[in-house]
Amino acid sequence: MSACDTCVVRNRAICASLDGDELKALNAIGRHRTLEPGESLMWEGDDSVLVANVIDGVLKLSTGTEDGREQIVGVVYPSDFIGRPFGATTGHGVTALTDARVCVFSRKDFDAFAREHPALEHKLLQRTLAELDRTRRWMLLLGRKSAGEKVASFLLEMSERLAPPGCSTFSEQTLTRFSLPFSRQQVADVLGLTIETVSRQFTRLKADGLIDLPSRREVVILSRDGLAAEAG
Amino acid sequence: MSACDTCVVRNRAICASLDGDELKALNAIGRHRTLEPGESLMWEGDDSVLVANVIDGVLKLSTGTEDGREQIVGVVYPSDFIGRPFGATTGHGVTALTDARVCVFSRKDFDAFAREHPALEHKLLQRTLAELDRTRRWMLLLGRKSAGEKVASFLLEMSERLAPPGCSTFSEQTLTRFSLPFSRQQVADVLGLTIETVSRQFTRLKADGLIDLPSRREVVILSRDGLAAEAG
DNA sequence: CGATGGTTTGAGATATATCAAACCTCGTGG
DNA sequence: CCACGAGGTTTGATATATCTCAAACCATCG
Repeated sequence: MSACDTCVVRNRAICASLDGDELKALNAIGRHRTLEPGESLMWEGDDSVLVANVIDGVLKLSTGTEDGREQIVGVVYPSDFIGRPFGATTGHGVTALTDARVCVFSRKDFDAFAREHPALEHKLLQRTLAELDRTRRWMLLLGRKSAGEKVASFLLEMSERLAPPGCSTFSEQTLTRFSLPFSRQQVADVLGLTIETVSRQFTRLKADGLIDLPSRREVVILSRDGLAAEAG
Repeated sequence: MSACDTCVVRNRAICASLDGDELKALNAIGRHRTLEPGESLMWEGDDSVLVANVIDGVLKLSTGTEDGREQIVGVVYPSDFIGRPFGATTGHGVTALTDARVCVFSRKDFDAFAREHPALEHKLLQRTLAELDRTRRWMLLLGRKSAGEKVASFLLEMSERLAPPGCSTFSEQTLTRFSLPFSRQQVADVLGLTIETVSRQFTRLKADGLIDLPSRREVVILSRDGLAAEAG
């Protein structure tokens, strides 16, 4: 019995496109790895040697400038795919925000396997297209939204993305209370702001009664409509 | 003889993955369309009914907020792919910046065709992955760079992307003189700035001797190194 | 308890936006 | 041919959102 049989993301990750034998073959070229918060799986500019599936935890994808400015360009959750198949280098670092478990493959092995399994490539294509859509929507936020709009948008997105995988395909799950996997600085790096500006917006939204902040990482959404209005 | 046989982007677009018969089949479900500057092929939020290949010209992909702020989230050139296959809606509008020719397919027809031709899907996957990389790099610019850095980065990118397709696979072609397919307002919409700020940065770069501006749309790069330094 | 790292709050500086006017360029029609 | 108008662009003066620098604050952990 292969490790995949007990995998919790088995039916949501790109592996869902494979049957029993194929899964066994994929399992043979992959291995598990755990990461602690702050630990990196790859760095910006690295040769693309690894790809992976997220089993559990939240990881950030980030790039930076020479002089140390950082921008988080993506956030991945369980069942998401990591890394750059069919490419020479990695455009961004990948770092765990929480304790995380991933299923790692040599990029070359994965490439070869994928080329022989069109259904897998199709799943990967779907995922990549969806990620591109999401990324482009984020560009509107980065380029054109005010600090207040950015933070409100961010909290709404979090309440959706952190929701446990919906049983129903339709009803979009959203959370009213959740624990941020980001420090204030990391929120700033997602939104293209400074930590101070993020902090001020949090306290303003709290003062306005739209959210509550029981602890540093905890967020309670008191008025989803109000937040949506702030999100622009 | 199908129209594809004489297509100038035949060997660079995703069609390059197809043999003669396949190409004929694809040709049967596609049709040509020309667009004038400012004309749109699809709008943000539309049902995803079309996909297309760019044959000639430059088009922008853009989203906006309720209150009219706009962000250009991508720019496509000859041989690039347009639209959202395998998805219900279009996340952004597509509008011609120059006179343009595109090869249009019904999304459903294309989806069906693609699913039967893994090599085509593979090409599409490669393209989508590359576009995602590029988009993420742009996020660093939007979130963390100053106006001066943004404009310098933009001009360097233009000098690469507007270069005619390199004969050699290696030597990265770049142009020293080119004509921008963007108005000042559109440059602002790419960079997340106002038109006035863009204009001021152009004149500053000119005053600093890094570029020359023979006419409104024309740009000459006098010091690529200097620009690269400004780009951060 | 006191040290430490992250967070909040405050006061001031500054890059960019905003508002407004002048300036080109180019096509049109008198 | 020139005057005119219209769009786009540049330049100027001012406002303001966000950044920067600095201090106070607060949980957590030894």
